[in-house]
Amino acid sequence: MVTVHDVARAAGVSISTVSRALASPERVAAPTRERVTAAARELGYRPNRAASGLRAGRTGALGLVVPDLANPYFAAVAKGAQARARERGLGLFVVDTEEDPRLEVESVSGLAPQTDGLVLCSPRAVDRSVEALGRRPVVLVNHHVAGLTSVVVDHATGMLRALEHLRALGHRRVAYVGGPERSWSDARRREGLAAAAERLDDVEVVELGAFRPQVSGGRAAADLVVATGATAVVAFNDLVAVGLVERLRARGLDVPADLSVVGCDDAYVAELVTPPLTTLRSDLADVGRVAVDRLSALVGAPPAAGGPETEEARAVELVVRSSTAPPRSTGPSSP
Amino acid sequence: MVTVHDVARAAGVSISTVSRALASPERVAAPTRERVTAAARELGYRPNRAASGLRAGRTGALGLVVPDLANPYFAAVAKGAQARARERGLGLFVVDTEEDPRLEVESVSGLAPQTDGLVLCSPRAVDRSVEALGRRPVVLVNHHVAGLTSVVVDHATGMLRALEHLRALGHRRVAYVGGPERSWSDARRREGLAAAAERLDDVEVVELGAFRPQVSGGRAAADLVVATGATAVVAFNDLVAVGLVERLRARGLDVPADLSVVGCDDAYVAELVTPPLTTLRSDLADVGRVAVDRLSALVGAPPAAGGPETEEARAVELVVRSSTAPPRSTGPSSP
DNA sequence: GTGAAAGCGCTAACAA
DNA sequence: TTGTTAGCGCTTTCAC
Repeated sequence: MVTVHDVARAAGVSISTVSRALASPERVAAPTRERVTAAARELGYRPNRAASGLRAGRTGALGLVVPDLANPYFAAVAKGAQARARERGLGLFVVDTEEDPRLEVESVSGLAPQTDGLVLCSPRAVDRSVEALGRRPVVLVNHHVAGLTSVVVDHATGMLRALEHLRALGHRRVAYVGGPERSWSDARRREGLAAAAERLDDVEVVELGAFRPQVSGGRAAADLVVATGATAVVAFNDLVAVGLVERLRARGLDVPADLSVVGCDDAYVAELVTPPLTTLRSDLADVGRVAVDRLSALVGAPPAAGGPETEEARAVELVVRSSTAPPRSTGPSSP
Repeated sequence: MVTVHDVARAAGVSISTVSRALASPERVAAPTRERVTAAARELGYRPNRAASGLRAGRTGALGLVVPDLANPYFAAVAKGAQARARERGLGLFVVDTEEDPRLEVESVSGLAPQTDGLVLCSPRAVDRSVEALGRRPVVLVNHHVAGLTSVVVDHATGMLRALEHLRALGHRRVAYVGGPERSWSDARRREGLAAAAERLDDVEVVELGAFRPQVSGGRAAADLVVATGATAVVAFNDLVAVGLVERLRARGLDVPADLSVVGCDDAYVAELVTPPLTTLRSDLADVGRVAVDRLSALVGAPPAAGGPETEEARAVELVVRSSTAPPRSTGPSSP
């Protein structure tokens, strides 16, 4: 391994000059700087982050904690977070907690000392995790805790867009198939739905839930949806929507003729299934990037400095495909 | 942050005793050990890996380099790798190279000094990446370079299983829709197919390719497949299979009645699309786990010690769903 | 503008 | 069995 000493010797300077030339070039005379950078390049010098961090009190690495990497939702967030971390010259430890709150807490406490800060994505045990962090900066994704920075998707507006769309098609009674009991996103969606229903006062929303955020959850919910008499349904995510469609068809109902279905997330399954799903797209990679940006800011200016606990809601876009249509009996212009 | 000094003070011993009590408990008297562990637990002591690594010459972290984290294939590998790394008490840096060879090389050279070794998954620029590694241990996934340890999926046997299945259904002419030009897996599949065709000598294989490993690649390949006169087709992966089905249907052909389709990987889309795909399942999480195991072994016993460059082919399983059936004209028992 | 030297948290000789 | 001490590679005062 090439060290500062090797570079220093090659450039004929001291190790402190090497360090300075590389870290704060303006504090070193131009010709010296040249020699140092040339020597570093030639030798293929790569600063050892562990060592520099040890001294500087920073590790040069961030941590990302997600419940399930195999879930395309979190994979997308991870991808964005990773890209931004790389751009910023930071390493990113990725941890998968397997949806297990205990593993989450354990991971956080193990990761915290090796990093400058963590991004907790859809945490399943926020309180204990935050406690395990010690005083390390943290950014929450799709969750919110007073006093902490968070990056969230604007679920409320998403629900409004979905309802507007369904209303324009002529739907007046819409079911919502909710996600896991303790999901923060689910709670936001329900709020958004209630607010939207109030605003669009001729639309009625029937809330169902809690269902597993999987295809199986959608299958389980389908019959309840039919029983509500709704002509359209909004699902917690695209997988649930797929499960709904599956079971509805098995009962001989057609999507969208008998029932319109709206998914959430625009996971890539959404356009592969039959019919392709109308869904609410959120830019998850962007969420990951923004989370890392916020975290970097916190790391730069320590949290004790009291950064404003920004809550930044990321935009959601309605993507219309073939799973939504006017209800059988009523067209948009024939009330 | 709690350091060895804090623990030492609390336990009334020296810092080296703390270090020893935690690292090699058998070298410390029982009562002392008790006091130390108790103090450590009470204070919430977490060893600083950067520091210990600095001294020991190891970082306690591994790196995983994948072309695209959002691809469920690599996400699954990453999940498995992460799980095993955690079990082994190692951190895992995850890097997404965005399918860009230059980014890959750059990532490897940046990551190598911060880690004890790397897993390179489906590398797009093996040679330069391996060079960038310096002397750091490496494990290749789905690739092979003489002298290096690799973990690969047994594509050849997979192809044999697929062909046996199709042959049993009565198919005699099978097309293969290949993946990217420089894909190592694609080359193995073609070899496997050729060997299987030789063995099952009444089955003929028509190779097509290179196509993008996406839905679009399948769409692009469909018309060529039809032109070959094959009654069944094996696709590079499930996404390609989905694209094939899409385009075939658009042309008025039925799957599986007119053409049977076999995918690869058993990505979770496979069972969501219509018809659900017959596919070759490989346990990607297992691949990730095994890769980390192999890498840990290399890190423990340095590569210079000349570990045997194991090539471990992971089993593939045929999963039969509805996209394969006997050809229209010929049943299995009516030759 | 540059160098010498101290020390980040930890481990591993070496002493005691 | 335990403590003392010398660094790992780097940054950062503090002199010069």
